Amino acid sequence: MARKCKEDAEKTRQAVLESALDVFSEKGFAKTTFDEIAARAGFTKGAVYWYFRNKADLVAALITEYVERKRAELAPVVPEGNSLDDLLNYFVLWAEASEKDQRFSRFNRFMACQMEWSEAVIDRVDKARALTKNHHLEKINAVLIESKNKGELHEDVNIDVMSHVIMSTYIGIVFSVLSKRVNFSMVDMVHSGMKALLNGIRK
Amino acid sequence: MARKCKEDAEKTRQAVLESALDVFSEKGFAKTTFDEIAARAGFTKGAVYWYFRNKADLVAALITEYVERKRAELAPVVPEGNSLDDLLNYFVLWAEASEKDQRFSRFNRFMACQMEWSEAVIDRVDKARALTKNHHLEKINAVLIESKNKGELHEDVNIDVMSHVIMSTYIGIVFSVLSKRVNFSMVDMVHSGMKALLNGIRK
DNA sequence: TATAACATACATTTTAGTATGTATCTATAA
DNA sequence: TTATAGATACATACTAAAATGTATGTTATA
Repeated sequence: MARKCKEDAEKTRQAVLESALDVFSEKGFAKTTFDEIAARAGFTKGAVYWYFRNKADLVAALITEYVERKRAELAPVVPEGNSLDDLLNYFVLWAEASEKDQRFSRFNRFMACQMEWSEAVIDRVDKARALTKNHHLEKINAVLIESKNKGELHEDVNIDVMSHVIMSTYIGIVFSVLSKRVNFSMVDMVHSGMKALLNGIRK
Repeated sequence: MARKCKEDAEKTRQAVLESALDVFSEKGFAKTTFDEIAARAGFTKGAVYWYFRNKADLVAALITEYVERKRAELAPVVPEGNSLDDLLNYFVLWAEASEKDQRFSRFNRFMACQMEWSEAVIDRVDKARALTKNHHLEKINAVLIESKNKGELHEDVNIDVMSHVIMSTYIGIVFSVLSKRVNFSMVDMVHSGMKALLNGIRK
């Protein structure tokens, strides 16, 4: 209706984003409509379109905000070292975050199994998404390189392949747990899986 | 237009299924329409509705046909034993199948990242999907139990958790490769990943 | 006074689903 | 053996809902 001061406007944007995540995680990307996002936040479609061009834009914003926020939150706790044990702790921390923070868990579930990665969406979303993915991958890479230099790894381990294998294992576990194919906790799964995987490449 | 003999009718059904997989894997589940599936197969929407009630029904049929066909195809080659090495070979075989058979690869890609697992879809699809998933899981379980009995496993390995971890690793690798987040071959990834994982739980 | 921050109304497209039409096959009976 | 009735395997036409995007209206703020 009327114009608000900048603080209130930012509140509106945040309310829309929260509402968007709720609807996305309940109905999936395709069946989510601007009308419902707006209604749940207490606005109309006009408000959503004022901030976001389309659904892909909303997803990109969600990724940026939620991942960045969580990264900032975890920054003081994340191990700085690059040993194999540090990597184990690193992923356990992210898994714990997903268990403690319901909103972050919803976000992960939506990303993992309630979204179609059509090319149109990928185009818009890829840059935002690269934030997380590359951050995890870079951590893995740093750890593997340091471990290799210290002579801790089996000689036949290809670092590039193994980096993606580790990343894939994490993605697969997140997917399995959040899609409710598995009843064990994410922390248990990540801890057991990563421990076994890292032991397997250790000398 | 007119009625065909039963053989031709079955050909129509197969043509519709193939066409459906093509459109699904190109456009994703949500953006696929009955009109386009029909048109690509050389029919009209009426033909598709004659065989399938809705899109979820089509997906269920795709799962049943494609997975069963591939299982039958692989049956003579799959290792019958239940050692850890047999399990490695088992998954490498399935990965090879995905590399060799483009249609099966499309099917996997569609399942992994071009579909939203909304509850409506899950309801219809779950029984069909259970075929694959449980088959892999049962194989894993059998192997882990036998290995444990032979005393080959670390004592702190929880068999149930580890079964799902192994399954998740496979799912994650398939997802990563088919969504083109990774450039390495699926066989390389599966081989390296499974080898490391299994070595990690070995005594 | 201009514009930011929305609400409202509308136009357009799209698609699922259904209802009906129709030609050919198959079964059955004379 | 043939005629015919019914069912099958689709095509065509239509309805009805839904959702995207836009255009325009409104009000308080800077």
